[in-house]
Amino acid sequence: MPPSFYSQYPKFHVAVDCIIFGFEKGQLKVLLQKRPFEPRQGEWSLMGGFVKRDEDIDHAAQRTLNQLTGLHDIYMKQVGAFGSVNRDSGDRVISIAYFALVDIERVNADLNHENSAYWEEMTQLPPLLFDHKEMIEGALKKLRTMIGHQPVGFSLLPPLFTLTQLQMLYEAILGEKIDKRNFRKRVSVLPYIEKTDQIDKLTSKRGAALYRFNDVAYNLEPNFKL
Amino acid sequence: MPPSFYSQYPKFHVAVDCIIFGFEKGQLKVLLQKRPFEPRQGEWSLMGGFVKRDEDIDHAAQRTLNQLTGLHDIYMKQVGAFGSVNRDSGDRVISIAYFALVDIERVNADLNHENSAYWEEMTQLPPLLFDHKEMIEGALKKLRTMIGHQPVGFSLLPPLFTLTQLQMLYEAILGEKIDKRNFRKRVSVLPYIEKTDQIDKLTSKRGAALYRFNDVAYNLEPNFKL
DNA sequence: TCAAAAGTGTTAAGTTTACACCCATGA
DNA sequence: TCATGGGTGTAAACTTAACACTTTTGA
Repeated sequence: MPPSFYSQYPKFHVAVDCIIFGFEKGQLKVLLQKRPFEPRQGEWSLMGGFVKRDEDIDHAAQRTLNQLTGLHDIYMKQVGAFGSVNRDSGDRVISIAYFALVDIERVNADLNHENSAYWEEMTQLPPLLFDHKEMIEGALKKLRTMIGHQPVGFSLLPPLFTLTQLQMLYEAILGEKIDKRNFRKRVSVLPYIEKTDQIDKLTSKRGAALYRFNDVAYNLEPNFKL
Repeated sequence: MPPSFYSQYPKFHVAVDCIIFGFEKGQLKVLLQKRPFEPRQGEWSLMGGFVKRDEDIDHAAQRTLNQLTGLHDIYMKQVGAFGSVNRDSGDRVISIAYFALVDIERVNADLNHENSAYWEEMTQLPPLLFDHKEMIEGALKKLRTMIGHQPVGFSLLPPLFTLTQLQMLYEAILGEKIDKRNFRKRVSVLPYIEKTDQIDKLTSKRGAALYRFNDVAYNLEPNFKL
């Protein structure tokens, strides 16, 4: 390709940063890393990575998520581009933030340790590098909106879960208490949340029915309203 | 600054593309440009511009909007980053899309002409360059969501407007008919949509009351629910 | 036997929808 | 005088919110 019209314009480092959400013990959590290089090595940050020369930015996000968790083909949603001139004190870097919802039990804990990454509760985040706090806030806001329209929360749960777990998940994401009876009434109407005949005995003496998300049933739903 | 750790990573051209929405004669419109340079000169496209070396990306969006419309300090919302490897046939360019809502009457028509830019109806868009169609779809989706939560539509109208205009605007954005009486009932409850004592005689013989959006009253609203 | 979590219905209030006719005016 | 767009109310259906007690069982 001949030197193009474009070449008179500057170029920039472009990175992705991943907000990886998990859910454990009734708490919404984010996977944070002790930054492994200078500048500001050792500070709490999101896992990030530079976009490669011939790589789609969405792929860069998947690759970065995979490096830290071992997970493949996880749904990631773009939060947006962060491009203030001085956002990164190392050099100018334009960064695209993405968030992912993962089942903590499926994350490779060895990879986490190798990368000095730890699950931190959303309600008590440490001070974070650069604009990473804003990125997390942006991601949470998107997640709240999404969960009001689509059943995305199930990615944060194991395949079988109790209604109490599900309710705690919604409470953690939305940041507010929900009435137990009203919550269960709403769930009971949804054809894609199925009761199994299995019982969870870990969290109560009585035991709680385990449910499963049936995505086939979900996709059969009409996507318009009468 | 010494050559940093970052410098081993590639750099990219980064651009912004602006989806500029307007509203005229009951139609939602976008300002499109005949592309003024190669490759693919002359094709319909969004107005774009490269980010400058020491410029925030949000500023690049404002600057690009201003070049084409003469408008300053318009609220712009980021749609997202578009970064597929081959999205631009000229060279690799990562582009951040932004949308703006403007009052067509306030746009500098001379600047439009100088830049070969024209208002096109959203319902009959021509074929567009690269991924610009996706950008517009993303912007429309964001706009629909926003308008369900905040009174953003007023930026598309002149300072004084009739209820019929307002209703047509909502119908154009949402893509569906709204019942006139129900619409007016909802509007009549809102303290920040004020009836003036002026009458518009342009669109009907009888004349229609002109209303105004009072943003002071809007900002007095509590931002939580009881 | 008792502490801890699971499970279960009803009613009132509020919101949304559907629907049709008269009004004022300029051409 | 009539064609055009402006303006108005009510009832039924549906949705949401508030609320408290009984069940099961392991320690």
